[in-house]
Amino acid sequence: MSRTVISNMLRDARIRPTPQRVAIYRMLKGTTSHPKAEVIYEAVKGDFPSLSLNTVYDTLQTFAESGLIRKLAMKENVSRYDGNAAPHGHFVCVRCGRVEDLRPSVDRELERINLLLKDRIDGRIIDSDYRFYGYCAECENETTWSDSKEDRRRHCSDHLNDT
Amino acid sequence: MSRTVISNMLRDARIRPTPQRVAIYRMLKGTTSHPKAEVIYEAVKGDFPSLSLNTVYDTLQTFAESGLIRKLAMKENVSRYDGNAAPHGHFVCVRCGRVEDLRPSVDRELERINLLLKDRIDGRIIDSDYRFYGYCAECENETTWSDSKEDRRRHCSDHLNDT
DNA sequence: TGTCAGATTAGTAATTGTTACTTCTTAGTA
DNA sequence: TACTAAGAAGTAACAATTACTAATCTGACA
Repeated sequence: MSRTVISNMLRDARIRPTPQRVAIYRMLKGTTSHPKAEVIYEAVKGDFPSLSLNTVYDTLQTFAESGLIRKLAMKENVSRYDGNAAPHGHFVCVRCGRVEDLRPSVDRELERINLLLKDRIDGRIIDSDYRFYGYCAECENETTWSDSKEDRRRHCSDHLNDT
Repeated sequence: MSRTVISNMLRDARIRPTPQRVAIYRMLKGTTSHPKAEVIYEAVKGDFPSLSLNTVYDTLQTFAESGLIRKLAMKENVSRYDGNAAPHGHFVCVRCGRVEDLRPSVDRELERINLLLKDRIDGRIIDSDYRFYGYCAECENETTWSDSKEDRRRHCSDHLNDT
């Protein structure tokens, strides 16, 4: 996604497209790994050495409030962020912590259900989050499981090097 | 739920039923407000002055790992706990923060969907969480909205005095 | 019953993600 | 070019949670 396109998107959302903001948005749009703030910070810092973690938090909150991105609540109490703002479900591996998107067909199914259930729930719904927890294919196939948290993370590092 | 029944449940789960643990479990079973650790601590402390917040955290983790209770990830990065361990959906008010259970009929619907989708998701699923965000009936009806976080909390205090 | 080993608790301190505040910089406008 | 306000960076504060340690309790067994 080009910087000019992003700039215009931000402007449309009445957010001033500063270089930092564009870079952060671009990074999020370019990954499906649902990174946390720290990871976004490290990634963007590469092109942008003066960046402050503070600015990352601020920017993410601004984006999330405008509905440009999605903030994901995790059980470890560390927020992760999703450049895909459309409501969609997630699979969370309880072993290595990776967060995966579901297949589009499943998302469509969930969206359909969402519409059906909407008026059977008290209160006005503005968003939803379908979450599945379990063991990802890789962790499931692993025969020798270590107890160490570090090892678990390393194990899925190919896909998770930015969590 | 009586203390002896709880003791037996804990024993079944191979958790030693200490007075603290029984009290914490009992408190959680007796509310539908999905309290956070601090609130559980304050509540149980009444009957149990020597209780440490530490013990509450430890106990909650033990329970959650055994599947006796459910830990709910919240966007504010403060965990809340649910004495109802069966998979079920939640409605979260984005204004006052209250967490409500859905109607049983909706839960049954979600459970049905869960079964249908299970083999269309990569990885072995062991749990799920359906979450709806929006404005609860009370917040929706409120005509004069304050910007203060404190006021928002006060507003729903009848139902939320333990969050 | 007394003793011992291991689990559990409470207290203190440390950690860590996140937010608050303050100052400096930048961009847009008159 | 000067003015004004938004945004960024740096430092410090905060709050939920965890780690560590010493004291206490429990249950098994001699």
